Amino acid sequence: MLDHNPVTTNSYNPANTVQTPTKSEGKLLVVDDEAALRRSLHTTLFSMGFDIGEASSGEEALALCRIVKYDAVLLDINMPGKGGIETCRELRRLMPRIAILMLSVNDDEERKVEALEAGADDYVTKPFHMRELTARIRAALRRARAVAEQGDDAVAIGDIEIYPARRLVLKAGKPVHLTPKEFDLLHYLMTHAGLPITHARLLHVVWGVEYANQVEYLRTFMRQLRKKLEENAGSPQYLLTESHIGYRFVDPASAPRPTASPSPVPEA
Amino acid sequence: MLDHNPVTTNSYNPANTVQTPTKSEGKLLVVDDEAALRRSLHTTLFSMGFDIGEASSGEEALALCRIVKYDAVLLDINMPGKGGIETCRELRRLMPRIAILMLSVNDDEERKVEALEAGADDYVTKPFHMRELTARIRAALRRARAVAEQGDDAVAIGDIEIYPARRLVLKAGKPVHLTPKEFDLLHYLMTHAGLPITHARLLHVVWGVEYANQVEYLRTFMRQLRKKLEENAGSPQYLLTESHIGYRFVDPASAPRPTASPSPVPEA
DNA sequence: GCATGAAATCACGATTTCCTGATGCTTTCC
DNA sequence: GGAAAGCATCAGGAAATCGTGATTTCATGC
Repeated sequence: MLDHNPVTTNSYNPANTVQTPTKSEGKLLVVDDEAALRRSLHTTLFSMGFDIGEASSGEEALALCRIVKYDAVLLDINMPGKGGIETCRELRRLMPRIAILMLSVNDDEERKVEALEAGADDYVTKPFHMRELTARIRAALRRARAVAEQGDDAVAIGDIEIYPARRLVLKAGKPVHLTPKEFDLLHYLMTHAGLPITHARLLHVVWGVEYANQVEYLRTFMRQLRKKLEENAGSPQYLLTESHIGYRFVDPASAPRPTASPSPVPEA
Repeated sequence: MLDHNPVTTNSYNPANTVQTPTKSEGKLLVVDDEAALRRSLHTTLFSMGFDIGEASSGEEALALCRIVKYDAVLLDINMPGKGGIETCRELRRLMPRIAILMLSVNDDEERKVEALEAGADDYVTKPFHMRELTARIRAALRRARAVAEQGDDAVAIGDIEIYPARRLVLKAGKPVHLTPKEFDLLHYLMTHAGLPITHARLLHVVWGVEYANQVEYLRTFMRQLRKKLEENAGSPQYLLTESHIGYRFVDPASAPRPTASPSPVPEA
């Protein structure tokens, strides 16, 4: 967004702001004893497409995290009661995968290290710019997801499921046999669903650096994948080609079809 | 606590031009050999919430900039001694991040290009409207900050959104298909919204250095972009052409069309 | 050696993207 | 008023990329 306002209690330029489309960017829990700051972060981050929860203390945060599955936690480092560091430590033990970002005032270098040791993923110094914060949040979420992928988490998009650990792929619930290269290709595309992946990158990932311009391999293998996974290989729903760029795996449900999706609208 | 920020991008306040001086919009240096114009700019911009410094020559400006950390410099292009262009060049070398706006008289088309190539972010033609000037200043400041925070993130202006990572562009919420060159062109223009970009720069960025004078490519592609993104390609709202210079992507909400605007100002 | 499945090639028509050149409008300058 | 320069518009063709089907190479286990 073009809006670089620092966090303030007021919101930002309405004219320039467009609500991120339908799907949430992720579930965030804002933990701070100061209600004003919580509120402010809440509205701003919400308007940027995150789902937001609030907690006013470490204890409350931990309790909430046992119930709701958050993707990331913004944790004030300096709170009465169970402090940020200790909360962070316990949270990390509780939820090994969650992204934790600590918030603190500027001149507190030592606790920064402490926080990171306690399992925080990143550290943001107040005062901060909204843009920086969201960038950090996104980066942390991305990393968390990358970890999840690298582990062998299953991904399911539309009626296609992939189970990396077992090298298993299901289409409409029924297993589909894929050769190793086919599998790697699909896996990479699905774990980066929605993003266009360049030819070079796919070749690099699946075949190795030295194959970076064997685009014809991709053609052959994409064709195979489409035959095996698409209803109609001629007009693919999942495995789209990005002309002159590469390929992209999309979720036909969330993909912006030309027709309409609920509410991508500027907010007031 | 959240508001130690040196500068705030102004929140949305179209009508209200006067602001309480508590929080500065940014520190500006006005450089012109004409004292009357300096004075006039000083009072007007100050009343709009900017902190103002003055210099009467290029040499003085450079000296001042070594001491005070300005956010932007308004630089008269035509000054005795070290001229505006040369001052701009040195200033840019000295302070790579600062926003530089050149002031020039109308009939000096060539030097505008020269100025932009020398590192200016924008130029304003005397006599100018105050509203236009502040809009330009804000655009340049916004852009400078965006660079500082180095976001490769989504940008939304008016009802056009661009998501670089996904190579996705939405117009009024609906996806628009762009070819690679079209996309790159739009992306550069939008990430420099409000600022004029020279033909040479656009060609350089999208096609490569060796294409720096194929202005006709730009015509073709700007046309395509307008067809795809403007309500009425004949009288574009976003993708404006800067005759003799290049193109500029503007936010129709924040940039009044040149046609009519209130408050004419100093100097004739 | 042979059958098998995977991977790598090749060729060609179809499609998409990109470039080119012609034409006419507008502004500017003589 | 007329020439010149800059720009928008349009159509069409060159060039790059894609999908497709068929073929060849390679490794493996029988």
